[in-house]
Amino acid sequence: MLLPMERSTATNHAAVLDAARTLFADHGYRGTSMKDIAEVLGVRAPSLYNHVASKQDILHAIMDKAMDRAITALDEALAGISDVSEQLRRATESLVLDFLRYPAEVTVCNNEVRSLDPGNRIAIVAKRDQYAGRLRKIIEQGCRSGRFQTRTPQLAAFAVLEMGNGAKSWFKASGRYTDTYVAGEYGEFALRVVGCTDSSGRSPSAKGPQRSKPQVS
Amino acid sequence: MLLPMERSTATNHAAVLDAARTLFADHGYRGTSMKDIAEVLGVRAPSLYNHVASKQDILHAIMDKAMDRAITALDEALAGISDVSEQLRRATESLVLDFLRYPAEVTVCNNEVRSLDPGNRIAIVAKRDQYAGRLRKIIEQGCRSGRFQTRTPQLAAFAVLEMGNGAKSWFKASGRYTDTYVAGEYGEFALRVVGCTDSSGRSPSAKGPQRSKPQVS
DNA sequence: ACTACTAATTAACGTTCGTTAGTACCGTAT
DNA sequence: ATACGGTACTAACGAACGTTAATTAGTAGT
Repeated sequence: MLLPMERSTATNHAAVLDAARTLFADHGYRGTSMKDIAEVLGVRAPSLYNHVASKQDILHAIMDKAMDRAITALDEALAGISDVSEQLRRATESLVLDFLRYPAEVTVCNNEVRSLDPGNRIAIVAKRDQYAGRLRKIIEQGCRSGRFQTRTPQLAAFAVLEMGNGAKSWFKASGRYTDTYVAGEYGEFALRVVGCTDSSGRSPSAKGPQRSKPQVS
Repeated sequence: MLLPMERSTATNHAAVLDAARTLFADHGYRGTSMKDIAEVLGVRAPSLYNHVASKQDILHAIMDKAMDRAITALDEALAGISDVSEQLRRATESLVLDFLRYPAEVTVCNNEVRSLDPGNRIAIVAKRDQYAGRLRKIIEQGCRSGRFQTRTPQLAAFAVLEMGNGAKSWFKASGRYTDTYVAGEYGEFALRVVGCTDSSGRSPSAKGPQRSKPQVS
């Protein structure tokens, strides 16, 4: 059995997660039934249990994978970057890009933490706090070194983290810009929020050279 | 019947909404049963139908009231203010203050639009868009008059709108600052995001006079 | 005392849910 | 041919849901 069975629609673990992701994002965990997920795959609800252990496991798998991907992206964005302004810019761009490219996963992560069983919840929340903590520490470091000017670094961190949600909900509606352009704009917003005046080479001013062009889609 | 009946716990329309608000915010609309709401009031589920028409009506009433209150607060915050920087500052402060003072309502408004019946949904979304549109127009006006410096006014508007959510989730956890102080900080953040350099009197710099003091709670 | 009204109750309804059990089909390997 | 692993199906379960109906108790007004 070298080649997997070729059905018209292959139903496997990943396919179930794919179908559930959109439904969870659109109608919520409790607003989505196993029957709903099965219908997307052209299958009856009990058949899903050949691929997943439970509905709860679907939710946990979706969120766990999404958090790992976001954390990995942050790792790569910050690799080898020592300048704190550039760290904040790249971290924000990474965050926003993840939001724009995987809006369903992000929506689920934002809204369905409460739907996780206690055991799964503490695991996901730990990864979430780890991510937020890294961004907060960048801002705190920038404030200590005098590069950033804000009285409330923790408040600024939360402001930056949440800004990305605006990008996500807006990006879906209007397709005027590319995801990388929007991410670049939010990178600027983040540096402005923390009161950074010298962004080490790249200009934060609207009159400076643009990093990428807006593009009609 | 001049005086209303004095029971140990008065169950009426407002009381049902109060009980449902917190439950909807914590566990979602579909994650909250009529029995759950009734238990908070020390009553059985069918008794609720003496005060509300349906579960859906509870949700609609909560969101409609919350939107009206936010819009009224925005009206009052902007009354008689002509300077566009001050308009943005006051609008943001009004938004954040509303988020901090009525976190449950705001959470419901943010998360449960999808749980509204189609008829109710378009009514609520219209008010939501009205609110967002007013903030967006302030930023666009500031950009046209040259007071704000940002390439993407619409993006900045969404960034400012979403920032308040960060304040809400963070404010619950840490009680280090007063709500008015946090709102003031976010007013500054908003002006920074749009690239406003002259905020007409009040200093946006960390070195300038603070508008209010942080206060341990 | 009688009436009217309000708000609470229990019982029950039809539906939907997540999940399990038992079974049949089908492609592959022996 | 035959046995097997994987995947699908139908049927059914117990539980929970929103809601309605019928009834009871208590209060106010005449």
